[in-house]
Amino acid sequence: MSPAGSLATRRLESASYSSAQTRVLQAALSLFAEHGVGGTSIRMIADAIGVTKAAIYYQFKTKEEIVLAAAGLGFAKLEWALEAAEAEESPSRAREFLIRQVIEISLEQRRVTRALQHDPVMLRVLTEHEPFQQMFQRMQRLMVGEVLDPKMRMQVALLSGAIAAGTGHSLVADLDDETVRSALLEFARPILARLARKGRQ
Amino acid sequence: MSPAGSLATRRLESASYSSAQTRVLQAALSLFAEHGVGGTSIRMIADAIGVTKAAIYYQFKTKEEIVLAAAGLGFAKLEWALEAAEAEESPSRAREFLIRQVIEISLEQRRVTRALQHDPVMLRVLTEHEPFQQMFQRMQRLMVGEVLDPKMRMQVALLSGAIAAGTGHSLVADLDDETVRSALLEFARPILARLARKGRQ
DNA sequence: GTCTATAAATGGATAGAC
DNA sequence: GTCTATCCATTTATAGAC
Repeated sequence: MSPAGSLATRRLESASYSSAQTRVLQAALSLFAEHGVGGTSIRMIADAIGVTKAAIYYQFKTKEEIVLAAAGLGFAKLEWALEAAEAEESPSRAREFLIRQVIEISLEQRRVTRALQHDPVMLRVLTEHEPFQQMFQRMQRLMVGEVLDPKMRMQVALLSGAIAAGTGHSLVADLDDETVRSALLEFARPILARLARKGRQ
Repeated sequence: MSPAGSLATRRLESASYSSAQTRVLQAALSLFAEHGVGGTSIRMIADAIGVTKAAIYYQFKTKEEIVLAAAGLGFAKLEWALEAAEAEESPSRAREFLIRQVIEISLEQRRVTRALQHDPVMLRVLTEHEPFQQMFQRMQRLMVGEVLDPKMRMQVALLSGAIAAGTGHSLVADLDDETVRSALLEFARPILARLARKGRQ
């Protein structure tokens, strides 16, 4: 039986792949980062790892499944960080932990993060797939909670954009991780403090 | 003679298009924003304005030319703002003017800006085409000048990302322009001040 | 300026041999 | 698990009629 059958129902966090599948996903992530999801064909993935299209279709039933699984690989650490954050005792500590982890993960996979975050095809696939939607909602709830204050939401959006730009912008591509990390943490601190004050009201 | 012939040599700032060409570009920009450049075909553009593919090819020789011209439309205001900023008397005033204009332009075309900024195909085309490269270099020179201080470049990168997120993030999609504008200006102020201090050293 | 028709290439996807 | 061969839809792009 083909291994492709069981993929659709797997939970995001419990996904595990054979070495052949992992090779496909690694190549896919790299090509997605360079050409975008729409600009990457099965043929390109196959060529990158030295097999034929049919060999790819043995591992994954459709291209959409590859996109989904590649996103899962990219977001796996993020989900782990989210769960660890939710286990923290206070909302304030949870937010700080999550932000620190997001910065670390963004630094680890600068190139890939950038591609996954903004690609239109990737965004469409993510919004259509529940596990990802639930993850984003959990992150959002953890960060802004029930605080609907527009200014607070704006601050969190700015923080999110700053992390993406700080790790991905060409202007700072040559900076070492430590410089980027400390600048981002410094940037995040007052926003986290403001969120904490809001929460106590 | 086909109007497509003269397009390749046009300068970014002097580009002017017939009404038929403008219809194509407006439709293209909208579709690029929704499906990405790679996910938008000539056929989709043709359908959107109610003509056939061949009619599109009469206006533009290749798809790349459409991408390039659409980017030119999207960045035309930005280039105007850059030139006006360069005409300011002091670097400090120039930076402030440019940032204000960038915020206004991003607010005006929230959807389009987001697509043009992050699409991998668009990025590749932009980096391969000199006029755009020159524009980005001029913007960069105006913002960070010869200040190679990593921390300053980092601040400018954060500012750039924050503007993109502040106008495009789904978390703040419902906020009115004035709320977004004031939050972004407030965010930009200390960074501009720091750049001004650096410049005087 | 816009159409039909079509060429040539490439895309996703499947069947069946090994 | 991987291959060849193939199908069918869609793509970019061109030729030529109206």
